Amino acid sequence: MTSKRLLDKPLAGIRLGGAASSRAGNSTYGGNTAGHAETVTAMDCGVILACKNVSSPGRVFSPMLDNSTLKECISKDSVVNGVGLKSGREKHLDLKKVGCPGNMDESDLMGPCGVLKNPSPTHRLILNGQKLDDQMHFEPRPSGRESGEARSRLQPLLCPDGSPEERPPHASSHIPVPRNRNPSGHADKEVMAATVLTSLSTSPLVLNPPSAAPAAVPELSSRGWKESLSASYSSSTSGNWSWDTSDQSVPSTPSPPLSNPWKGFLLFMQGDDAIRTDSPTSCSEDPIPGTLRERGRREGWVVTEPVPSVGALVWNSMKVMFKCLWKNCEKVLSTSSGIQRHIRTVHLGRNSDSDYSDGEEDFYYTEIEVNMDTLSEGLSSLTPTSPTTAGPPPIFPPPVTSDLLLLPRCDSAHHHQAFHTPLSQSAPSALCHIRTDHAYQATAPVNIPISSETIESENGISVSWQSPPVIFKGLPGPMSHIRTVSIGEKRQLTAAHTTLNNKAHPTTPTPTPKPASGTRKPRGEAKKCRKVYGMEKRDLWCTACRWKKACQRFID
DNA sequence: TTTGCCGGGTA
DNA sequence: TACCCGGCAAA
Repeated sequence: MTSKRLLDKPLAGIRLGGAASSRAGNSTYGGNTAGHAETVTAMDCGVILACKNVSSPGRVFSPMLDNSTLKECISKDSVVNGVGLKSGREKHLDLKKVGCPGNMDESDLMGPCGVLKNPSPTHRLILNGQKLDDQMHFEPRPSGRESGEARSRLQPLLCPDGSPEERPPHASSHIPVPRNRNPSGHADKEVMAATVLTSLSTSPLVLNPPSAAPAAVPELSSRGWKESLSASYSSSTSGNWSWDTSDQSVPSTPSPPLSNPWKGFLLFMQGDDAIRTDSPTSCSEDPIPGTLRERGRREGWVVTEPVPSVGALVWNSMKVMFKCLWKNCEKVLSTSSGIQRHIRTVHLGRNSDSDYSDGEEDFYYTEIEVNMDTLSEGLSSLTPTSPTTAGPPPIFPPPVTSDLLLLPRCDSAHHHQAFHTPLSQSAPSALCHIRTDHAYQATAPVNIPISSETIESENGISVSWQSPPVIFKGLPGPMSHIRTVSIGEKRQLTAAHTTLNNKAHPTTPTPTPKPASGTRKPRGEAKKCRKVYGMEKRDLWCTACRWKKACQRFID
């Protein structure tokens, strides 16, 4: 595993999941229909998932896509990559399926470490100077969730003459990546991982996280941020999100470069062929590691700059430049060696004369394309919620920066929060064993100081615990009866009491979870005092039993 | 029919 | 507040 792959993985999972959920929220797409004019090409470290959609017959796979086409492409691709609203791992599996034509096994799609690399749906692949127009890969997918509208809209795109059979479903080609890539050795992986960690800890991004969105942040990005986060949330709540420790490290793996390649690039494009851009910088990511690009160049293909899956900007440019992503630098050079040398000498403080490169420079520059003709805002109609999202959407923190749209890894805490919230809510909130004799006499609200509710700190770390059984004696108060409650009731009671006790939220009348009037507490299985002691030993009964109240000695 | 216990009354 | 009991509903 290379560190670049580490960087790639989170993007894949988050973006894909988010996109999928977003699309699912519209209930428009659930999968692909066989024969869609859509291409998903995946490859090993090439990490390329290229998609193409054509919005009109006769323009099959035109490399110059208009806005609608771009949107179509993005939206469809999002579905493709996020098939099934599944957990991150499942999504990876789906990705593998999607990205693996018949002659490509998973090892081609997955890196040596099994990490799906950078399946950015918007990466465009240029193979030997030729775009993927003729390398389309049709992946038939269940069309159950696809609306007829979408099908009807897309069908003509497949075959303008209406004969979809002319294109075999798998008539795609994949990027001819050598099957037997020489993966980095294990030691090398560790070294690279350490490099990543080091760069993370020392990255200006980490040291100087963006605190506010620049004023010039386009609305597009802002909206995209919301959608992205919502999408991420939807993914996390779609039912099977598995977020173990290893996964947790994924989205929080920022890339060292600090500048925002998109903003920088936009400014760059707006400028007069300026090589250097001066856009404000913020956290960013480089889903396409430099070494990957290098290999791509060596092997004849080019990975273009990734485009955000949501609110994406897409361009069709061929000119590849290399932009330094070091904070406040953004130097743009035309050659990778030049940019690497620049990084090595200027930022890394290494000997410029030495050609030795440990590859670390790759992290600090990205590839950009110029001569872009089209900028398009994509996925503006995405619905950020997933139909599978059962609970209310989480309250996302205010957008610190619109770059969050592009940089899920930059704000792992937020993601953690988003991911943990539903889980925390679903956790048993109270296992306190409230045992009380004469509890019917207790009239105070049960205000258990040890709340077993999941506490979520500001940094997104969720802490939950279960309080030990306690003997609780009620206090005098307005409430008439205290009785043992089930776990669910305890939880609700806790919430209700919290509401009552929380002066700051007086207006949220949480429905008191007390059973509806008329519904009795189910009779417990345990024997009560009457059964145990019998009528002849009534003096041994608990007071409640003696008073024909709910037994407090043999609580269910 | 027995049992559990809610709701209400009384001292 | 302690005690008592009618009555309902589940077992």
